[in-house]
Amino acid sequence: NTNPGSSASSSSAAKEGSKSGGSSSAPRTRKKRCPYSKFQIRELEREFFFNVYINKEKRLQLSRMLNLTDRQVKIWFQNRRMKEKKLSRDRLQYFSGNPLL
Amino acid sequence: AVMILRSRFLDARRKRRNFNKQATEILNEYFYSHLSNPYPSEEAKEELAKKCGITVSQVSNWFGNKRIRYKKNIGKFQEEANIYAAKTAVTATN
DNA sequence: GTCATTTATCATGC
DNA sequence: GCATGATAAATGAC
Repeated sequence: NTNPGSSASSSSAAKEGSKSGGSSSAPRTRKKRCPYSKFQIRELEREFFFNVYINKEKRLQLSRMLNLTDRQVKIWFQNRRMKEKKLSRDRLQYFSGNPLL
Repeated sequence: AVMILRSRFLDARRKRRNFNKQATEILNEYFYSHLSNPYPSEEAKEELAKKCGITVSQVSNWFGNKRIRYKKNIGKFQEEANIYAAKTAVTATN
């Protein structure tokens, strides 16, 4: 992997969009999935513990600290909420039909 | 006791176990008979899950993996595709 | 915002 | 050693 988080100066990836010049119809390559580091996950989880929904202010702060874009942080929280919901469903199904409890 | 069960559940989450042959048969049969649009509806997923003895999430995982791995290397699945194509053809004649 | 999905990665089975 | 199921980033429909 090699972290996205190491060098701060790095030309952080993509400002995706903007195809200024009309011409080339490059479908805009999908950003390659890059797993986040342990440190990044810890900080994201820490904030998620306090607020399942993050506000714009903390989002910008967190994105700077972790060298992620605010879009990445926003999407991480979205995915994390979906994960939490799935965990709840699985737990319910797992413990239902269990003589214990 | 609750904690033990909880931790065991969390740990077992990613412990992979292959599906039995019959379940794989059912899933493949659906996949290759809907090859032009291999996206089962929520109701179809529930029915497949019941018939296979797995969860709806597992059905979704299976189709997600199957779609991309099929697309990524159609040649590798050609033989398998022919098998299930013949199978569905037989059932159609009955 | 949710949510199904695509894609790559992870972890295990064999 | 890959096949296979589950999970983690990233996209898009709505």
